[in-house]
Amino acid sequence: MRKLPDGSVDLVFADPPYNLQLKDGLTRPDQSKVDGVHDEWDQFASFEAYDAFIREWLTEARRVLKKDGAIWVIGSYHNIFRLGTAIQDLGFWVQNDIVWVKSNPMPNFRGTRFTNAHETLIWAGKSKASRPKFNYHSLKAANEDVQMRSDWTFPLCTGGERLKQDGAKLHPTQKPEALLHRIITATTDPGDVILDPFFGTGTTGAVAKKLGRHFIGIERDMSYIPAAAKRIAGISRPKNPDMVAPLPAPRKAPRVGFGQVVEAGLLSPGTKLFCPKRKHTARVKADGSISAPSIEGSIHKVGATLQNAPSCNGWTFWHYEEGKGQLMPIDSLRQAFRARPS
Amino acid sequence: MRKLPDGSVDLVFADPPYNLQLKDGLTRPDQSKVDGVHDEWDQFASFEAYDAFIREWLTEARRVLKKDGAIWVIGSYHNIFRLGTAIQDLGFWVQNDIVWVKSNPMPNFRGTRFTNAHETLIWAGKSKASRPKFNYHSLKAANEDVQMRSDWTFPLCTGGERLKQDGAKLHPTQKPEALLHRIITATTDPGDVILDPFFGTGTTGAVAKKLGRHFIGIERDMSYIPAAAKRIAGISRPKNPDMVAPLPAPRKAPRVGFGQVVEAGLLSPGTKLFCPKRKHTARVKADGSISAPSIEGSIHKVGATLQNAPSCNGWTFWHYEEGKGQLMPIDSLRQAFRARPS
DNA sequence: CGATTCAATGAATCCCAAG
DNA sequence: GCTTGGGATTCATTGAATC
Repeated sequence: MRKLPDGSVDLVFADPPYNLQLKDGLTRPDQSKVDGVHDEWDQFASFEAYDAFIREWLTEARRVLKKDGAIWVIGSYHNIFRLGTAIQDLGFWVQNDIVWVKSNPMPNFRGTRFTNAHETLIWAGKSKASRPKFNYHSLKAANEDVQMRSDWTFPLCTGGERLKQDGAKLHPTQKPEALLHRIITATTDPGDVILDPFFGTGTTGAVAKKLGRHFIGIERDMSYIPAAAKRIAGISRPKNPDMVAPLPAPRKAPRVGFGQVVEAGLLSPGTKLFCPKRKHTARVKADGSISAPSIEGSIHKVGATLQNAPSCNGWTFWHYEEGKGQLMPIDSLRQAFRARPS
Repeated sequence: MRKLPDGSVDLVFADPPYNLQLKDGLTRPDQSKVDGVHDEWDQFASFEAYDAFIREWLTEARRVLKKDGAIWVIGSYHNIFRLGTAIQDLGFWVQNDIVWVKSNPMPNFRGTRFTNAHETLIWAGKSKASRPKFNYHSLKAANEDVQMRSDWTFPLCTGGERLKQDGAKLHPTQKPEALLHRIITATTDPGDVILDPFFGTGTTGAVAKKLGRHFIGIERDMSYIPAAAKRIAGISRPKNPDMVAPLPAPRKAPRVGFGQVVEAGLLSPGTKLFCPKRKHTARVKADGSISAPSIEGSIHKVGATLQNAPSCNGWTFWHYEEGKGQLMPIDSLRQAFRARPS
């Protein structure tokens, strides 16, 4: 990066080591081992060592950026706060933080935390005075004519897109092309120069080439370079430079948990629930579980147990009493929850 | 906060000033003015001044926490990186970062950025060694029996929940009660002490009282205090303590040894046990150990050895044959043992 | 060939009560 | 404090294997 001249780059995308700190192995409940990140490049002695590392390359990245250039970085809670603080301290100006919501994250196997289901990106201009490119109307058109938001949902990089070597994944943290696609179409124009100082398997180069942008990739681990070069050679430049394929916005009907209905105040803790024939009863608990005389648990589990059935749809099984003593299924509250102002 | 003794608080929830830096007013496309945050308490001269401010109260917060206590902070990209870095530097241990995805965020009026549609929370234990409370089973039961993830969707605090004074909102950043409801049910027990050093309109106190937790609120702006006090006075404590108790984890149930099951006559010595696929077999011994062709020992050790696994839950691994030749896990006998009249 | 079941796997700071 | 060992713990997706 030191060889690049000042003010020569339109965009930097950086996916640096995350500084993960789980020392021992992790096993799934079925005793299989998780093939996680255990590479030397992800090891740092301390927060201070990590901070020194990121401030060094961030300073260089800022130097090579054009006046209106911008940077994207990605990370998890292990490193994103260090990255964001350094970006602010070095004079970059944050435009947005963006959340990549993973549609298929790895669960938390030990039941000790929330499923780690997102990563965070930071988009920042070179300085407070810079006006980074932002293709507002492309994004809006690609998003059902509503503004693109700061939460993006994408699946992990799997299947044919994932580079393999002898059947095993080549790189532990290959990013999905869809993520780079949105970043590049949102904040660059065709012909722009994109620098990736942690090139890895070359996802940035592959998507940049596909979208008619130039790229510069830097990678210190020689073992990734042949695969990245081969991958990019297999991609053809766009035939029509004007074509910018908009990304369809994935919007599934969100699953609503009974806990959300309780949290929202649509049903108070202690409220009595009935099965359709009033044979079984239970009470709503504040944590979103329900409590029957002999068993506690989710609306589904308790319903199944009381009926001695393998499964039960608690939404239609359980009812609450309306003013006149009439029973209403709690599913009507779920519908009310979905219909609330949004 | 300085008056509180060391190690006296179970949970800290902090919604500090965000250090917003929009100097001039913001107007909507229809020329109406946005009533944003322009309070004196949100003005800081520099990042250094803001860092000094947060490190001061975070240090105090850490002091008053119990050994297994935890902290939640909430912020946006203006301040969350500073908060996260300070939290890590001061010796807290991050458990998760959580994204509050807003179902109805304010749009970006100028079309220069992505709609700022989320805020970030950090959940951290007092130290690496602390084991913060986490009501895993409550959360799972409330979420359609799947793990609660790190992305939470809630609407903004609006309507009747929003405190007003002379028709105008009393506080610029009042948080929704549903957000606090999830935080408190997830990471505290009834009777716990929750400290909020930026009490504002008292959302933390209102939800804590409703859920049977104690709270301490600190607020330096006297103008919020009467409204917060009135709000909390209008809330009644839970009538039935069971309704606000978390769902008990299986490991809270009294520990039962396999030997007790044998002693109680629920399984006779000599009975043959099978793994789920009948590949491995063992026999029950009178002393509560089991005997496989090549190894003897506890139900767990023998199961682990036969599977060549580091560990094994013998209660769910081993099965006995019912009348019709159907396999039943020996865990059902443990449940029967626990349920017997005593 | 379609339906069903099984197996694999992904940036992960992943246990805790008893002695 | 420490060590010991019982026993609790997983979601969405893909692709192969089996029926």
